[in-house]
Parts: sequence; structure tokens; C-alpha cells
Amino acid sequence: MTEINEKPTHFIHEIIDADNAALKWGAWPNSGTPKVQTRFPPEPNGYLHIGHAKSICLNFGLAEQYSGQCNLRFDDTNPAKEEEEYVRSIVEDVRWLGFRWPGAREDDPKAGVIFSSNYFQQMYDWAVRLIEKGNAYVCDLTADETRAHRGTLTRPGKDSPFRGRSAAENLDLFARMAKGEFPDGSRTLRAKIDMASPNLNLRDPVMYRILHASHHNTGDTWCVYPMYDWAHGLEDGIEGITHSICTLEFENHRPLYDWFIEAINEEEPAERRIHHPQQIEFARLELTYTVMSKRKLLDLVKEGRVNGWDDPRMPTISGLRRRGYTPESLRAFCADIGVAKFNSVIDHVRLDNAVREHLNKTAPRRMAVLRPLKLVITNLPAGSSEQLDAINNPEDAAAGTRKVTFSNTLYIERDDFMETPPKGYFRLFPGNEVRLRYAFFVKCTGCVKDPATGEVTEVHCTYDPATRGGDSPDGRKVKGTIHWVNAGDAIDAEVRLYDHLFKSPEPERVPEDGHYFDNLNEASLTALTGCKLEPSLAGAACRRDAHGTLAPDRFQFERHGYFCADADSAPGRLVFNRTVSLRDTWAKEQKKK
RNA sequence: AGGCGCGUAGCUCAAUGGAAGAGCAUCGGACUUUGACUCCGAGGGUUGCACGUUCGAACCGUGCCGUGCCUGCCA
Repeated sequence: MTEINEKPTHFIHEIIDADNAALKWGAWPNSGTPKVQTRFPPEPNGYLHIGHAKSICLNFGLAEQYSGQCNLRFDDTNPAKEEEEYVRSIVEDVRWLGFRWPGAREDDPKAGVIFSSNYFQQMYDWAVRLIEKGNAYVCDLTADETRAHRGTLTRPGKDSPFRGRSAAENLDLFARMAKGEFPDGSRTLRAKIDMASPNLNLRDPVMYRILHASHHNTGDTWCVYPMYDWAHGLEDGIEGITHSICTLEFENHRPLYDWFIEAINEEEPAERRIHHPQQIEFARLELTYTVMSKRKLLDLVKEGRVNGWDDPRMPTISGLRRRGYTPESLRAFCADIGVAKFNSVIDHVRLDNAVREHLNKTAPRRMAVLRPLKLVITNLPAGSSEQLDAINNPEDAAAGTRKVTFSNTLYIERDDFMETPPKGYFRLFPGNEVRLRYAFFVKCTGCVKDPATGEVTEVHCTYDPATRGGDSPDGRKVKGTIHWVNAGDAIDAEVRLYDHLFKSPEPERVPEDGHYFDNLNEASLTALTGCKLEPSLAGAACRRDAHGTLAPDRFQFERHGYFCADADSAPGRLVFNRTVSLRDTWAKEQKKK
């Protein structure tokens, strides 16, 4: 049988297939399969978001598909912006998505994790060799002067006056930079390439800057820190990365990475040459109704526009996790959107659909009334009650059934009754009959209103005892089925409903003097209290695994959507997040009018 | 303006010199004890434009147009 959901191959698969066919990168020694070694290289300066998930799925996914390996490596070359807390969260997120790297262990989340900073000595030694070979020099220009010398897009730059220093002088100066003899910003080590290159990255780029800063991993060992452009290709080389996958904006940097590695390998015997990875660029993920840069997400957190990095409205992995998204749904989403070299914006509904699809198959059904309205069954005596069977998941027979209590006083959804309904409305209104899910047919006989406000406070119905379980022996049909909970044993909960964080599909598109905060959706969070839940939900909790990662119980609240227990839940105080609503064609139709 | 990329249905992507397709979205229908799920169907295209090569071009070439990135001692 052919795989129905087989995703067509993308351009990176084609490259790897061709490489493997030619055994371009050799084979793994023990298995003999062609070598595919990738890596996911985050900088620990913020939390991961759904865009990173695309990259994680790509890199780890390729390794899985080709029986290769994918490293988790922190690109921690800038001590000023990086923090241990980010390292912890990134490791947690990658593991939660379900990926493991060489050396990963379940008892120690950080086992096998690589830090670029552990290569600092090796990189330094290579820099020294470049100086010896006349390929790098110490430059005393200030940052401003360096910029002025760089030229513009259309005009070539000017050589630094320090470009001609002797190797001996450069060696001495660089060693003293590393020892901390000079103040921050006073000198740099630069590659000697071409100040007239049309690619500005090649105009003698800075390799090292002086930074008297304590590093989260190397402490105070170093007073010079490598620039990303110098470091990145070398890290990949050290690790034998075959396919170095990155986003489109690094395309212009590729010639520089190539230059660095060729410069290192020049004149060296074979055993001292560094592996030269192949860089492949792809388009980063953009999603409608949200922002996707670490800086902007940091702003939202710092300015208090959201309640932290894991706010359920955030597109961060931790936010999505708290919101109730499953790793499976995120991986399915990433597989679904494909990989290309064209900048595109993915419609947010595709993320919604991915989680709906997974939760529809797996989430147990429960009845929950979010905006309660009392329903009284007038032909049933007060105090009588009976137990009825409710199916836990119609998509999964193995999930079984549960009992629900039925009595003469219930809660139904306020929206499920209208005194004067619009055309097409088939829930409760005077004279209309509906089915109470898994219970009985009830016919509306009227309602009670608050004389002061006119608000409906109670709906009255009669029930048909012959329709127990929801089937009518006489074959009569009802158009509507509504959910309900028994007033006598319902439990109270807070339920948080979420909408897009931004009201505009492209929040960053703002007028000249505008700010993307202007596009914030002030109604992105609606907290409902006093919601009435069936008692089987009493044990719901937001659990944590052995490493403290959130593992919330998830449910479908029938006719509403998928919900999970929030981390704010405590014994006796239940809080639920709406992960995503069910599709609602009625609401959509009403909205159009 | 210089360099490097990228333009196929509303959106995201296939088709790699041999009859332009899928998923999502939209609309319609069937089914239904969730206005859900599932199933069926429809509309939707000058493949950015022009010229060239070829028996034959979305695909190769040239030019143009549009668009993204690049002038951090960030990554």
C-alpha cells in the first residue's frame, strides 16, 4: 500500500540524495550507510519559538530519515547576551519535541549537549595560524572608523591603515588582546580578504573582539570572543557536519565561511585539515497573527504585554506547550508546511488544524458548561437522579465510557437557548425539542427572567423518559444536541479562552510612525470563572515529568474545543486553557452577517 | 545603486525538457447523539513579463519587472 500522506520531497532531500549516491561525505564506519550529520545550533539568548521548531524538525528529521546524527550545539560566542536559563529552556524544548542527540540520556537532560565555547582554544589556535600565514591582522580602528572604512553597497571600502602589520607584530598584539591587556573595543582581529568585494561580508570581517566579560560556560578565561562568522563554520567543521542547514539571510555569508576554511586548510598537511561542510539555506517560518523574532518576543515579555515566555498566547515552544499543543502536532505541522527558499507566511489555521487533528484522535471527551444557564426539567421530581453512560472518545473505542448524573436541575450553555432565535438556529427555544447529549430529549416550555434586567435566569423543559440515552423509539428526529452538566455535582473551574495575540495577520506591517504593539489584540485573553464541569474532571491536573516539563491533562470539552489543565491549577482550584476551538460553521456564518 | 537569492491556484508547496497537480482556505452536498469528525464534489492558472533555444519550455539562455537579504566589534 502506498503511503497516502507521503510528503513530496523537498530540495534539501534532493541534495542529500545526490550526495549519498556519490558517497560525497563517506559512510558511517559501523553501519556503512552514507554519512549525514546535521546540527541544531541555537544561541542561548532567548526562548525557542515555533520557527525554531521548523529548524529542529528539519535537522533532527533529516538525521532520522537518513540514519544519521544531529547535534544540539549552543552557539554561545557572545557572553553579553547569553544566559544559563536559556540553555535550560532550549534543552527542555528540544527534548519535549521528541528529539535526541548523540550522547543524550534520560537521567541527565544536558548530557551530550555541545557548547561552541568549548572550541574557543581550537579556534584561537587557528586564528594564530591565519596570522602566521598572513591572512589576518590586528586592527586598531574604532568601531565607527571600521564602519567608515567599509564603504557602501555601491562603493568599495578602504584598506585599514593597520592592514600591513607584520605577522610578528600581529601575533604579539593578538596574544596580548587575549590576555586582557587592552580595553574593550580598542582592537580587533580581522581577516585580510578584499575591501572592494561586492559582498560586504568579505571586506576584512572582524574575527575577534575584545570583551572583558564573564561567559556562562568559560567564565573569565577569555578576554577575546570569536565573531559568529568566524566561529560558525569552524564549529561545523570540527563536528564533521555534512549538511549545515541555516536560514536564507546567511546565504551572503557562505563565501566567507568557505574562505575561512580554505584559509585554514591552505598549506596544511592532510591530517591537519578541517572538514568543509556544505551549507544549505532555507526560508524561515513566518506565521500570520504573530511575531517571530526573539527580540520582539523579548519585548512582549519585558514590557508586560504577556505573562512571560510561556504565556499560552506566545508562539514560543513553552507557550504552545502550556497552551496544550502536543509535540506530535507541532512535528506534523512542520512536516506539512514544507521547506523552500522562498520567504512565505503560513496561515495560522494550519497550526490550529495540526493540533485539532491530533487531539481529535486522542483527547477524552468531557462536558463542560462555560457560561452556565440553569435548566429545570419540570416533569421530573426534585431530588431524583439517575446514572447515564457517556462515550469517552468516539474516535477511540478503547477509551471506554463513563457515568454522568442526570437530574431535574442542570446547567446548559447560555448560547444554547434563545428566546427569539434567528433563522437556522436549532438549539433550545420555546416549543423546540433538542437532545441532551447521552441523556434525553427535552422540549422547551419557557423561561424565567430577571424582572429588573430582563436577563434569562432559568429555562424550563419537559423531558421524554422514552428517549433515555438519546435515542427516540418512535424514530422522531431532533436537529440539535446540546451538552449539559448536572447542577448537583458539577465542579467549578476557571477557563481561559485565547485569541490571536495580534489582531492583524501581519502585525509588523505598521504605518511609518506606528509600532507593532499597536496591533496587539486587547481581547486575546478571556478568563471565565464559575464554569461548570462534570465531576469526572475533578482529578485533572497539569503534571510535570521527571525533569519538571509540563505534561498537562488534555480533553475535548464537547462542542467547544480542546482544553488542557493550566499550570496555575491547584487542588480544589482548576484552571483550564483552551488550546483551540472546534471548527464552528454556525459561528462563522453568524459572523458574516 | 552594487552583490547574492527567490517569483507555479487566495495561502503553502509538487511537477526537474514530454498532457499544470496536491494540501489548506473558500463554496456546495452526504452522513452525524459534538453546527465537530468523516466522506463526496465544485470553483479557482496567460507558471511575474518579453524575447530566444527546441519538434516540444513552469523547467534551459538573455533582458526586464517584482520581491527578500547584505553597509554590527549581534547571531
